[in-house]
Amino acid sequence: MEEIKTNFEDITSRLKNNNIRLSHQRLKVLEFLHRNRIHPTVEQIYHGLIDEIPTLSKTTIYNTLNALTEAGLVKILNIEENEARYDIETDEHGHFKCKVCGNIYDFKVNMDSLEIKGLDGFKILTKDMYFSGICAKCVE
Amino acid sequence: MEEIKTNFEDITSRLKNNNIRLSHQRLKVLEFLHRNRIHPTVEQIYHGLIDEIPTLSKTTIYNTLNALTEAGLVKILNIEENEARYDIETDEHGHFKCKVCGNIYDFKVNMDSLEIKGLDGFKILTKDMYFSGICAKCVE
DNA sequence: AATAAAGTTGTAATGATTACAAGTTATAAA
DNA sequence: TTTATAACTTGTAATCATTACAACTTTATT
Ligand SMILES: [Mn+2]
Ligand SMILES: [Mn+2]
Ligand SMILES: [Zn+2]
Ligand SMILES: [Zn+2]
Repeated sequence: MEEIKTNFEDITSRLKNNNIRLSHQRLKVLEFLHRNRIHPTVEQIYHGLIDEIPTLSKTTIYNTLNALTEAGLVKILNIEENEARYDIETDEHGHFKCKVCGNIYDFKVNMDSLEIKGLDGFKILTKDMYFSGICAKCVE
Repeated sequence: MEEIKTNFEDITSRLKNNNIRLSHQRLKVLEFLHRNRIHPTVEQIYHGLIDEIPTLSKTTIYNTLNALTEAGLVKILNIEENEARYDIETDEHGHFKCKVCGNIYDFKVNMDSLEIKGLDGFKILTKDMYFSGICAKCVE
């Protein structure tokens, strides 16, 4: 809640630039993403909010997430084969999926440190890094 | 064709280890992947082979690709949101998707050069790197 | 040749996402 | 404050990649 208030002007101004209104449903989706740093699926967001907003539709969640993504407030993760996940943290970082517990972890990465060859003349706009394996808890 | 013959013993032995027979259809799928280094979709493989094998079924292509993936001969790319792509090159390398022409390019990457923080105690098994932007041809 | 295991194929089912249309809400002008 | 308009929400239907399944065919082994 604090964080949302802190960045509130930032969020609203960015939304206004894209002609996007901060509706009740959208605010709740944003809040959910802020409070649940688990890179949730649409299904998880839906079940997390349906008690608070009994009329909520999954279509609204999809619309919201697409709008927020276009506004640059949310990032879509395609780390799963069949289902998208959503990240409120838009700063550059990597993702690790544990094959055992299924959790998706963030990790810090210095992209500039990466030695690559074969992209001379290419204009790189996005960099996504998906690791998988076994997390520290599940390794034990 | 040369490459397939060159690695033939390697392929067959790896398949035998997994109790996978190298059927006519599977050989053709492998050949297609060797000759068309475009990280094709199932749809592209299907259309590329249907004239040669008029009875070919998409289910067979899915089965084949899943079997080859389990045997370690093929890698699945989840660089697209909605459709999987398949790569005959299993050595570690990165992928770049051009937003203009849609082509997917390989690039060399030294994963060991990457500075990461936050995965202490994690057992990393796979590393995927997906870039997007505009390729050199489309930049002009 | 007989048997069993593996492979192929067509069809149906699954499931995430999008399309669409009707009704609702918020914004801004009058 | 009313009014007009654009944006938003919602339920339902459509789309489309992938998988499940069952019948049939091929291959390997005895
Ligand atoms: Mn993240
Ligand atoms: Mn590749
Ligand atoms: Zn784990
Ligand atoms: Zn291009």
